[in-house]
Amino acid sequence: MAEKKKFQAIKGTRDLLPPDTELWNRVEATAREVFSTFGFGEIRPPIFEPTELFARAVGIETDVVSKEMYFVLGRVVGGQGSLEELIDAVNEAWRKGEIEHSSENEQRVSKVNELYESARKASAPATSITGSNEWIADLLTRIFRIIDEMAERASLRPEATASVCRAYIEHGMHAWPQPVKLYYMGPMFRRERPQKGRYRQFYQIGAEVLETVQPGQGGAAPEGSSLATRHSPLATLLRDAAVDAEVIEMVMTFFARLGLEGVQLEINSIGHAAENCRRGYVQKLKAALEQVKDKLGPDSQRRIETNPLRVLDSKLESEQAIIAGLPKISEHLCDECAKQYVEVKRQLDLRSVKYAENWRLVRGLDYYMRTTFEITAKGLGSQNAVCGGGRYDGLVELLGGLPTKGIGFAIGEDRLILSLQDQEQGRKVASGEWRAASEEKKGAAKIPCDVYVAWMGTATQRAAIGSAQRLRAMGVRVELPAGEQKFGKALGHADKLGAKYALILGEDEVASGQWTVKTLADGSQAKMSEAEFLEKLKREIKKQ
RNA sequence: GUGGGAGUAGCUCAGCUGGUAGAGCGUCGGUCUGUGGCACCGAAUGUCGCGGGUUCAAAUCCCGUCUCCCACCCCA
Repeated sequence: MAEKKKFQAIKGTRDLLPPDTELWNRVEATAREVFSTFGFGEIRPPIFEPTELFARAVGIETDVVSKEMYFVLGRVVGGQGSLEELIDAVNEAWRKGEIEHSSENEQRVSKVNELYESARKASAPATSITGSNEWIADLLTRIFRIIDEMAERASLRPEATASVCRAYIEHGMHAWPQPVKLYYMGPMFRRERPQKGRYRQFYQIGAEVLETVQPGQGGAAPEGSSLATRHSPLATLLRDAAVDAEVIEMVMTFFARLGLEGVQLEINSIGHAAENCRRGYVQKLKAALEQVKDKLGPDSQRRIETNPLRVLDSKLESEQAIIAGLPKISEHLCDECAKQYVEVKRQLDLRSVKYAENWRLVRGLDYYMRTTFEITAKGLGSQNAVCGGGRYDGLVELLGGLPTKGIGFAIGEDRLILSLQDQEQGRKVASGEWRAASEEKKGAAKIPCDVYVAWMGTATQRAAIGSAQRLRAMGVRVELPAGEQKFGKALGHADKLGAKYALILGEDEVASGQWTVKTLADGSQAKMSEAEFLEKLKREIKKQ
């Protein structure tokens, strides 16, 4: 008597089933259509990459990297919560032999433990590694590096921009016609607490525009200075604004094509990392925050140190008045960034893209600069952002490539689907179809079917198979029952599957060469030859 | 990691103040051996999330635990 173990999907993961998957496919097909009209090509990067790639690109101190990564160590290990948990996971993987037992790995495992011990002895808050602290960041980097050396050297991707940049460098895309425009879609992984519109395996549809600053173009690059901290000539900067606007226009076109309602675009500029721009502003902001520190909640108080910009998008009611009085980044942008921002807005106007400015919009990942944007939709609960994006000049360079400008976005596909479904349901309720919709579940066909071949008599099976083959060759969705059934039962089955037509094939039909075609919706039926039926279906397909 | 809510049939749920399970829908079969939807009849599926406690008796009361959902955090 073996005990039956009930398996269930891992927390935060889920099965997408028919008929929902039809909507997913529609969304993805629409993305491909729209993006290709904007000159984008699809890239499919791997779903796991060296941990260090994400650490470098996304930022070692961001939650996404320091708390939410899934490490691949022969098995997948989540990083949520604490350094301690990660170390435990490594030790367990070692104990179970999931990390290959070589002497090198043995040394690595003990080194990781040693690093961790030294951190604890330094009485650091080792259980909370939110990385406000430089040496903890450094420690994490070193541990990630060692973990990467063992086993699979990888983490499941928490986002894809880093991968796209890596691929850009690896395949020498700087030598492709510039700029290089790529889109992707697929699953991402973050070990967060799931809730509505947020899953541990979630899907993103994203696009990136990358353009390497060619030697001789964009002015002389100051030695050792990255694009993140220096400016191109104003003319190129303004041209970048047009690229930003077009990318945003593309997302909005995509949403419009899907018929997504209640879409709101918010934009902002967060300047670039220089003293006379964002860096200076952050100093001022920090100072201002220190003044009102005691009026802020614990989360915001913590962020004054870790990431002052994030205080701006706090949702706490009690903090709203205080935030409204804080210095605004728009008033502290350098001249070039300010001009670029004005141009982005002008370019959006040229494209009739409606937007709202939100000076409190800051992006969570380290690589963003200047233009940032976020799109929200209805029906999503508190996770109402369906798309986020921005400019990230200098990221490719940071990853070891040539000085390259970048702008991109990521759409939360799960959220997009939720919003579309919510909208559809709202429409049905409003139009009184709701009743029908709830009753339609009885017999609601999950998988579409056009023609049901009801055959009877062993001699007719050959004819039935032949018909099914010719129909399928035309792209018609055909259900051919494996065994013969009485026509009553067959038609009942056809009805349950939601077939449009039943093709009734019995001895009479085979003898006469005239098929009986029944239209299930109204019960009408007619005799016709196979050629006539194929012709009829062809016309109907054309109409759609 | 921190809060709040919920776990009873495949799905949606009822089962109040303790007496060892029910409905609707779905699925399958029959009435109906060349014609579906309707109707009627019938069947299968549950260790009532799991473990412990109180009790003659627990789906029901108590404790613990797990899972899911929602929210905080963070992000798409």
